[in-house]
Amino acid sequence: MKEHREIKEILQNKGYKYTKQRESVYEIFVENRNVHMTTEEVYLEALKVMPEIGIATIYRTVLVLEELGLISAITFEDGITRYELKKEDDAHTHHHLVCTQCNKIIEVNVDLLESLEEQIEEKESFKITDHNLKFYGVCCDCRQESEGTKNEKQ
Amino acid sequence: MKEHREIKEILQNKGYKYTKQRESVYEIFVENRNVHMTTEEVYLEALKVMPEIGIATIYRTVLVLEELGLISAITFEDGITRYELKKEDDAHTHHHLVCTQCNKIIEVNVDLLESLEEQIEEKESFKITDHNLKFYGVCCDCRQESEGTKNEKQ
DNA sequence: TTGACTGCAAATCATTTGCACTACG
DNA sequence: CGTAGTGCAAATGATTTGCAGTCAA
Repeated sequence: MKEHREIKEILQNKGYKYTKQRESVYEIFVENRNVHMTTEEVYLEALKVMPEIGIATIYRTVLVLEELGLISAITFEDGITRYELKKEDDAHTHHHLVCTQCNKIIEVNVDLLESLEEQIEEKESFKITDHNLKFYGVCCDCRQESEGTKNEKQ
Repeated sequence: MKEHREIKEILQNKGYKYTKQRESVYEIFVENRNVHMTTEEVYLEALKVMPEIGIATIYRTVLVLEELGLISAITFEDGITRYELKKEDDAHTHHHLVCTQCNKIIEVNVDLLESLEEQIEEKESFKITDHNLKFYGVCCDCRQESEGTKNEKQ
C-alpha cells in the first residue's frame, strides 16, 4: 500500500529519475507478489496500464529495480530471466522447488544453509555473500496425478 | 582412458549412432574434466581435431551427451549454458562457488543437503530428484588482491 | 540401402543498443 | 533548460531449425 509512495524517493535517493513507467512496473511486481515474471509478462501487464510503453523500457526498468534491491532475478533451465518482488526478511532462507513435470515454482523457507556456508568459508577461504538453491522434483499435484492415471513417465 | 571406448556402446545402447563428431566432443569433455565449457568453447576445441565440424553439431551433440548422463549443464547469471563432464559419484554433493569478482568457478563437495531435502519433502510433499546449489562471493585470490591494493570496490 | 547425422545458412528468441524525442528535476 | 529516460527499430548473441548431402548400421 504505502510502498507505492516510496518508489519515488527510493529512485531519487539513488540518483534515478522518477517516471510513470518505473512506478507502473514496480506496481506490477507489488501486485504479483510471489510470482516469477518474465520481462515479456511484465511488458504485457504494463501495456494494460500504459499502451505506449516499449519492451526495451521494461528491460531497462527491471535492471534498475534489481539494482535498487526491490526485485530479484532468477534463471531456470529455459534460460529466460524471471523477476519477483524481493522480500528483505527471507533473503537468505528463500529457495525454490521446481516441478519438472508442470514447471510450477514453489517457495520454501528453510535456513539450514548457514552451517554449510560456514564450513565452506573456512574450507575454501571463500567469502560467501549470497546463494542460490533450487530443488527439482515432482510437486504434490503431479504426484497425485501420476498415481491416478499411472501413465508412462515423461 | 577406457572411457573413450565406451562412448560407442553407450550411444548405441540408447539407440544413437556412433559418429566421429560425437566421440570427439565427448573426448573434449574428458580432457577438460572439471572445466565448465560453453558450446562455443567446445566448438573451438573440436575445430582443432575436426576442422569441418559445425557449431550446430556441437549444440546437438551436447544435448545427446547430457541425455546420456555423460555431461551436465549449468547456467550462471550470464545466461550462457555451460557443460562439464559428469562424475556419477558426487552428483548429489557437488556444488559451485562463483566468485563475483573474477567469475572463477570453484567446486565444493559437501552433502549437508540431505537432511534439508528430507525436511522439504515432508513439509511440501514434493519428491526431490535433484538440486542445484550455488554460492556467490569472493574467492581467496580476489580477497587477497583487494586487501593488497585496497582499491574501490566494483 | 536408408534413415540418422552432419554442415551450412537462414530463422528464432531473448536481450541490447543507437537515436531522435520527451519529460523529470 | 539540460539530461536522464523513453519508444522504436535495428543490432546482437546464443541457440535452433530446414534442408540437401553423408555415412553408420
